[in-house]
Amino acid sequence: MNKEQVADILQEIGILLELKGENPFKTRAYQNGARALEGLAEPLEKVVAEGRLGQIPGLGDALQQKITQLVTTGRLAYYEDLKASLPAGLLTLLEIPGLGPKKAKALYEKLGVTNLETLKAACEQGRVAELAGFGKKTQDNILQGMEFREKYASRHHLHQALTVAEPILDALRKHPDVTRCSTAGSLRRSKEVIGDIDFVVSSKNPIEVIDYFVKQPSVLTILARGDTKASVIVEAGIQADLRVVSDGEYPFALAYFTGSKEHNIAMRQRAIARGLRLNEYGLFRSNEETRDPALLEPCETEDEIYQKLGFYYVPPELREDHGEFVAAEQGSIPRLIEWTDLKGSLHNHSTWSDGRQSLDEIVQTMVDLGLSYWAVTDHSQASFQAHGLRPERVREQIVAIREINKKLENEGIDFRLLTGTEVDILGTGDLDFDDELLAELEVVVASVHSGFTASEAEMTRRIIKAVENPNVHMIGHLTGRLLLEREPYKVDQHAVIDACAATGTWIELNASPSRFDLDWRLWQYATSKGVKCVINCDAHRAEHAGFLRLGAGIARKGWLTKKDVINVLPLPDLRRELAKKKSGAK
DNA sequence: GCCGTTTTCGGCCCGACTGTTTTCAGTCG
Repeated sequence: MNKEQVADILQEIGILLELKGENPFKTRAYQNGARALEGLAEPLEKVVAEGRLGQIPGLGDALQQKITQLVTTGRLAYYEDLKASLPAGLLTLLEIPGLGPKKAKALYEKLGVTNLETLKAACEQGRVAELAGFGKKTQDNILQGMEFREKYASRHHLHQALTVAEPILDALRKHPDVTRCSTAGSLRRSKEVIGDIDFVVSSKNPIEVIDYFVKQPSVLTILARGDTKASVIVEAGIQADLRVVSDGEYPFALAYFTGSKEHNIAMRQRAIARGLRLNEYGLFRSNEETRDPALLEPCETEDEIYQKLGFYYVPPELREDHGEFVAAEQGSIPRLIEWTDLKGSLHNHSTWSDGRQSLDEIVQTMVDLGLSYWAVTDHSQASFQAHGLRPERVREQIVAIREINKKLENEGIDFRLLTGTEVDILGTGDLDFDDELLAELEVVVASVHSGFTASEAEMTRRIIKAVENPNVHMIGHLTGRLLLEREPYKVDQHAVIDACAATGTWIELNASPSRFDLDWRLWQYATSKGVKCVINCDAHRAEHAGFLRLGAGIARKGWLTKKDVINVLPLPDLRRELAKKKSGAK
């Protein structure tokens, strides 16, 4: 078993223990263990084989023993017994908002509820309302929660959340009672997938602001509404939470609600270690819980909170407890890439294959955006479903692009299209075009679009074979994942990264919001090996140029700086780098 | 179940809101 599978099982053990009513700290220990594994930068098998599990914080004797068993045998009797002791459907009850382990346990023990169907029946018969600790309102909320669950997904693509959040943020900004405001949570941290949208506002009139917030045009339902916070469901079924605080509390609330939860826990522990107390209201000179203003260490900004705890500022994207505290203490937090550093995208489509924009329209859009270059990398012939180009069509396109560039040059416009292809990596690991044609193109992206069911070893071999072709500049969407839709195919990403390092091949950060592939968690490994990143739109429409901004957000999560990213280079430098791979120079 | 500058036991981040209560448990973030 690999680390993802083991982490999933530890996570599930934690939930099962909660349902059993176990010591909550024990359940948390399993969840911490799962997280520790997910954050591991190397293969779990290797760590186990070398007996280094114990060096990972959060893994004590019991977890080490269970993880070792799972990795080496693929089974764990403790887990199987635990799982068998409860109905399988019970876990899905926890997906209903308002239902936690305690209530789920009561529903199971008192009413024999074992899954969503029996829960629905029990609600409709009014039996849930009669249960001690439950009531009519709870029963109605459960029914409504089940309805929402059927209608909407509970997790959302980043751009979907941004599309709803930005108009609300603008509206809040314009409200006269709002002093400062920001998004917070996973949206501010630029996570690839968003659960809900968080806003933090400072104001002297919280009631006014909350009233205004719940009346926003995109609000579908109000879930909760108090004096300092409100929760609503907005368009696309996304939950949005607003928190209103005083302006003095604002930096603390913003930091707190930006999270991540793990980052906050580490911050609080740091405060405690220094004899201070941190919460969403302030940083207090006290060993005990307090909100006494006399004990407050005032901070104007988040930056000052970090300073008072002996840290350098940590940008929101890095707040994942992924090594940022060591860097923040040493002052080695890098200056992260900005989306405005990007000069163009090197993987895009046009009407020649499955894109919606003609070459002329692409030029128009990208010139207006102020970009310097844009590679046209339409699909190759094997991608028949995407109208992949035959070799002769590729050569026609090269001519068409040269003509457009000549015209741009004559008009003195500082923008160029680059010729290219997104060539399929075939089942054999061969490429869909011969080397002669590939050598004629300025940009070659190699991607897998078929044979997703191959074994990990086979897929890894295929991709590494493509990496070793001197005509290939970069690997496109390495795992083929479609967030919230399709699992990645099996591939040893570390092995591919190592091969890229050995051959001077770049790896794409595909900035399409349903891909964000290579995953941000792997970029620190890639850059440590000297592998460069290309942030690509994989654009099929004009508006996809906006993915550069999202991609830069994900790149920031991967600790990427300007020097790690190829498409910050001006065109002459980019051309030099493109030529390097073909010449075999590293 | 984990952990240790209060170290092998006794803690473990902490506050708001809801719905059920009549002072609080459960859930959520």
